[in-house]
Amino acid sequence: MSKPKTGPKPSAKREAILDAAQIAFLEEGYAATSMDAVATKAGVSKATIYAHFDSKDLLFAAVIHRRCESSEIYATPDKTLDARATLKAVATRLMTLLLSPEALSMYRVVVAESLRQPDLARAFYESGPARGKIEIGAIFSELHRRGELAVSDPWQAADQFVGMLRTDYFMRALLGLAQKDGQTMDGIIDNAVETMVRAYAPA
Amino acid sequence: MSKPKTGPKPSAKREAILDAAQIAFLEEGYAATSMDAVATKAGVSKATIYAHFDSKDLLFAAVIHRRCESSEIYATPDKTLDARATLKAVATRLMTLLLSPEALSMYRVVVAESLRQPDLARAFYESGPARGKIEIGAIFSELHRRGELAVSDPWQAADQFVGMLRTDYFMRALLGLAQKDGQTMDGIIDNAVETMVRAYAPA
DNA sequence: GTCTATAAAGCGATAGAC
DNA sequence: GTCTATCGCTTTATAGAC
Repeated sequence: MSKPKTGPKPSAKREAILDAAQIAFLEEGYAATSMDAVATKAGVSKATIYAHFDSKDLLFAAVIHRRCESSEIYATPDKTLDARATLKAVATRLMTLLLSPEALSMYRVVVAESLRQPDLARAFYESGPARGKIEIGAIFSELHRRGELAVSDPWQAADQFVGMLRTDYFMRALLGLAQKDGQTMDGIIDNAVETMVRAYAPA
Repeated sequence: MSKPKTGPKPSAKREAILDAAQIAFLEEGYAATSMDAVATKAGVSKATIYAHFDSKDLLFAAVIHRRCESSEIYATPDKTLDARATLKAVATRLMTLLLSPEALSMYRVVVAESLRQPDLARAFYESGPARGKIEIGAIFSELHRRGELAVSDPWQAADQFVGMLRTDYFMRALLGLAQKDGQTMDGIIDNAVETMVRAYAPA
């Protein structure tokens, strides 16, 4: 009784199609990606794609869902660190992830298609922003329990903290614009950490 | 010598085309909008569109640029208000703007096309996020001058403040997901204002 | 400038052989 | 399952009359 997994069986060609489709969809967008292009990139014929996926929509959905499922966890923070160091560590991990080319591409294409494919928007939200909020909320909860911060609502604090990381710097990266001189990831993180620590200092 | 404006002359049909194209592009996205659809909505023939705009790309660019130029100013805040009330007022204006259907659509389509049309991404950034940051930075600068807040870098503070407004609530709206019960615009604003006031309280 | 009509190309999807 | 070949449709863009 050892079923390794549910869902469609893994197949070399199927994986090649998904890999090629992922690159194409994330780089070019949904509409600008043709099934011919995916077939060529994957080294298969177009008919083979349709043997595995009933339509372009469903191929796109399979790509997005696969990526959502494989999204990494932010990992539990080192419990020996104080509030500042803990927040800095988690912020560095989060910002590095958010600013990665793959995450930015994913964000662009999912946002663009969100109204036409609501279930993909939901899957993206749950595996990305919602998950991050929960994990970072747990960290604030722990810092509160330790008495290092006084946060009445840890998830609201997480929301604020993440928001202060996703600002101008993120917007410029998302839009493909160069960063301003003097703006660095570390600087943004330090400022956000400092603001949180000051605002939620215990009385 | 009274030139009313530079650029292409205003024409009834031209404006009708731009209006129809704006609705279509913002609602359906760039690729999903056909020139036939724009022609029908505008009540003109497709050839007339091409008489005014050389290509679909340029029509799209004209739509985006027109909207960027007409983007409203957030207005100067009432100088008799204290820090909390000032920040609350400006946050309410900003969040209402950001969450409007037109602004969300604009954000979706520009982000989606940003890599393929870098000049549009730039125009959007300058007229939207950059402008907001400057105006809100000026408000923090004024609050600092008045001694109500101690902000060493007003534009960095503006960045943080805006970031705390554009969080989970904004993301859900952007993705077309329903809002969580209990999450309200006013609540988010109050929390953001409180966090800023606490973090930047004068010593 | 504005129209009707059409060109030329690309698209998603399928038929049928193997 | 996988291929080649092709269907049927939509697309952007243009030609030519008025």
